[in-house]
Amino acid sequence: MELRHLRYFVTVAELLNFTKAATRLRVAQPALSRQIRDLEEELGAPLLDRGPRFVKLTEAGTVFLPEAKAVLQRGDEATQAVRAVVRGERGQIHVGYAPSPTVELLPCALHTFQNLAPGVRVTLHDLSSEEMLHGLNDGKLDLCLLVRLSAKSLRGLKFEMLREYPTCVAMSPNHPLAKLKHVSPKQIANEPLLAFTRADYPEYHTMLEELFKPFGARPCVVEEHDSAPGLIAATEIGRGLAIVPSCMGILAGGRIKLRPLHPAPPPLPVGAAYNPKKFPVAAQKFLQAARSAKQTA
Amino acid sequence: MELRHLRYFVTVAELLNFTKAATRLRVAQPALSRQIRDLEEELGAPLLDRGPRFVKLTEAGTVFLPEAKAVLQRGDEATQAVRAVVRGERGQIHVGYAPSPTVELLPCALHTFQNLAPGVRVTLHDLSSEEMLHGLNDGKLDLCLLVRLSAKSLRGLKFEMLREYPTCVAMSPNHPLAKLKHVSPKQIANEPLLAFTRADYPEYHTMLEELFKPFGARPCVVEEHDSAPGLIAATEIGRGLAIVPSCMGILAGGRIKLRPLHPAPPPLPVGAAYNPKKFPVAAQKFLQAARSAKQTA
DNA sequence: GCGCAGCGATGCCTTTTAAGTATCATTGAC
DNA sequence: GTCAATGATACTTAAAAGGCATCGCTGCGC
Repeated sequence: MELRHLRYFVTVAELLNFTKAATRLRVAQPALSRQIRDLEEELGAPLLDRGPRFVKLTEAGTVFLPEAKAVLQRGDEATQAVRAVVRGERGQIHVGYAPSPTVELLPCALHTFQNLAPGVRVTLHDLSSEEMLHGLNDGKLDLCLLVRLSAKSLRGLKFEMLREYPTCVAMSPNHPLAKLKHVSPKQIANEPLLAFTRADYPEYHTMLEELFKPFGARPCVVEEHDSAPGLIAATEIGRGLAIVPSCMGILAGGRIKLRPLHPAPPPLPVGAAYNPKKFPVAAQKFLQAARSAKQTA
Repeated sequence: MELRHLRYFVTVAELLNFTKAATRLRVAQPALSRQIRDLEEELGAPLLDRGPRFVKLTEAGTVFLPEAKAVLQRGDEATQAVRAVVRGERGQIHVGYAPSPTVELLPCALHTFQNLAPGVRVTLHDLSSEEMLHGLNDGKLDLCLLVRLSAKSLRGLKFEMLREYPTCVAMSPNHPLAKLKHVSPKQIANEPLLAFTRADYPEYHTMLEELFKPFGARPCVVEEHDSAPGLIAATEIGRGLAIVPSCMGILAGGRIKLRPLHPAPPPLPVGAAYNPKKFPVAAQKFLQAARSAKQTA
């Protein structure tokens, strides 16, 4: 039995006329008669009662008609399901992300994407930059949200910038500098600094050094932390100042004060990386959602 | 898209190996590859990821697999539904019946049939003998339960006897004859009789006349009724005696007494008539149920 | 490093099957 | 009685599914 048999039978059963059904199906009437006969033979029972001036359903045909319709319907649904995947309206995408830098971007993007493609399940993977690059290259990840990487390390991948967070000075709320609108690097050149670990964040340390170079100073790092929450906690209890991107404010709630640096050093570029060779429509839609998501801080 | 495509895809998706799937499907591997390719083209997306040493489902394939299985499943169910009709396990039959004579047989048969073929809906038609003959001849009825008809009026139909109800005398409970175990025709030759209408039941009147002929008497009919309930009601209130088959006792509840006639005249033959040219399996099963149904009165 | 085996794709031919054409048989209507 | 409508039948043609031989790629073992 093939779907063709069902399509033919349903048409005949609805028109109760072989000739008209054949016309609608765009086949010749004998071809239709033969297919129906084949179907009846396979099922072991006549489905149609061919009277001299009428065709009507037999008992078996009456039972089979709704069943046949259901099969065809189910077939259409199967097709539609695949088409929905192709259109990026259904399916699953794997998104890698760097947790701290995307603390603002990721929730916004997810929220917007939820409205844009409600049928797509997003699986999030908290990964290091290196893991994300691997994931994108061997197809395990469809998109990553992270701090911009060097063109060299991207190697065939594309990067699109979505946010630039100004570099700020973070301090406990009762620190004297908290009274200022903005802070110059010179003002903090001799202050004790809390930093990210050099091993994990070499670019962060490069940035610190660039910051104080104009004054012939060097950053006075008194503590290193391997994660943003730890750095924030240490800042909060007054162990020193921290140079962080503005988005860290979200992680901290109101527990620390952030003051923009002036003159402003380069901001932190955060965006999406993807593999243009394998970039499913659903992932494209995620990027689109991330692009159009309003910044919330 | 045809069911073949789905069968092929499901097999490949389950074995994740074209060669093995082709073997299981008893086709050559290139034929299978081609069908899968056709399916993918129609759906507009690859379903399988052909790696060098592995085959795996794509996103679209993952979504399509359960859908395809569901379609095939639904197709099997459609086939099974027709097969069930052919086996007489499903569908509908139209049964004509003469209400009074089948008051005992019909409920028994229905009950037994319900257990025998629970999927078959029985549509009952309360009809006259003539209507039943018509219905059987033009295919509107599958089986009838009625009093045996003359061979002539059956004309091509078959009749199978299922019950013979002894002819009894019905009387109100306080009638003097109610004290006897059985009654002879002679004893009631002069009693006022309640009868069915001559126009509707000519054979009943023939029977009455035959009953009294041995004594040179004629039935002394004082009232005629066109239905059994009326006849019973009139008997109950003492307007006379009635000659009725024993099964009438069910209709009457305990409101009248029935006493067998002795010597016994021919009993009332009740059974099933059907058209052997068009006798669906479900109707055959109904007859079988009627045959094996235990008599309840 | 070089065959070798496993596996799917490709090209070409054969077989099967669906479709098309012409015609027939039946039957009810006028 | 003729005609129109309708489905069945017989035969031919076209499409498609299937089969066979072979290729190309890749990882494995010697």
